[in-house]
Amino acid sequence: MVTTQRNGQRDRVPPHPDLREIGLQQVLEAVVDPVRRRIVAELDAAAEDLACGTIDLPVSKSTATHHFHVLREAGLIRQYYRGTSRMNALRREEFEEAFPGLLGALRIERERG
Amino acid sequence: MVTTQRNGQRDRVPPHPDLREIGLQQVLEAVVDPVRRRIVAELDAAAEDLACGTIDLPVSKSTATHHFHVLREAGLIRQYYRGTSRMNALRREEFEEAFPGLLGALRIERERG
DNA sequence: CCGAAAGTACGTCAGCTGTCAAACTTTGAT
DNA sequence: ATCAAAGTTTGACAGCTGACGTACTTTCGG
Repeated sequence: MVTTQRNGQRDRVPPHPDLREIGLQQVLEAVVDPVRRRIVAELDAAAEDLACGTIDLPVSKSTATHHFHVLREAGLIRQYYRGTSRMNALRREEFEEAFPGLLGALRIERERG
Repeated sequence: MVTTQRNGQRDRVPPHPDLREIGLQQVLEAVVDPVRRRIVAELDAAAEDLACGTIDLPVSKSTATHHFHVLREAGLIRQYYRGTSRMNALRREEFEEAFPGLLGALRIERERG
C-alpha cells in the first residue's frame, strides 16, 4: 500500500493535488464544462462514492475518463480503485475551505431543473 | 430620449437580458475568462461605475469590447453611454439573487493576490 | 487460464473563441 | 467645421479542447 486509504480497498492511487496549489482559473475551467458539472452534481447528491460507470454521461468512455481527470487535477474529486472500478468522491470540505461558496453556487442548477 | 435612464445622461442603451433567462452555463462561460473576471473584480471593487477605458486590460480595444459584450449578455454588467464613454456597472443585487454566492466565490481572487 | 468488465492512454480532428488590425461611428472640444 | 477620443464592427486567424475510436491494462469470475 502507499497512502492513507479509509477502508481496506485498492491502491493505484492517482496523484491528487493540494487544494492550496490550485487557482480559481483552473477550477472554473473545470466546472465550465456541463458534463463535468453533471459529474460534480451527481457526486454531490450521492450518499456514497460513485464508480465512473454509475454516472451516466452523454459521452464515450474515453471522453468520460478525460473529464474525471480534469476534475481530479482541479481538486474537485478524489479517486481510488476498487476492483476494476474507479471510485469517485467529491472533496467537499477541503474544496469548500479553499473556494468558499463555489460548490454552493453550482448547486443552483439542481435546485431549478 | 428613449428609455428610463437615471441621471440626465445619454441613450444608446444596449439590450440587457433578464437575469431569469440566463443559465449557469452562460455565466460560467463568461467568468471563466481571466480578462473578464478582472473586469468584474474592478467593477466590484469600484465605488462608482467605470468607463471601459478606465479599466486597463492586457488586450486591444476591440478585444475589450468583445469581453464587455460577453459580460453584458451574461447579465453580469449594465452598460450605458455618457458622452463618448461607455459606462459599466456590476449588476450586484440582481445577479446575487439569481446566482447566490457566485460573485462572492469570485472575490477570493482579490483576497489572495 | 480465459474472457468479460472497467477504465486508461494515445492520436486525430473539428469547432469554438480569444486575439488583433483596420475601418467606421458618435460625441465633445476647439 | 474639424479633430481627437472612445468604442464598435467586421473579418481573419491561431490555439485550445472536447469528442471519438482503437489499442492497451488491470481485475474479477468461471
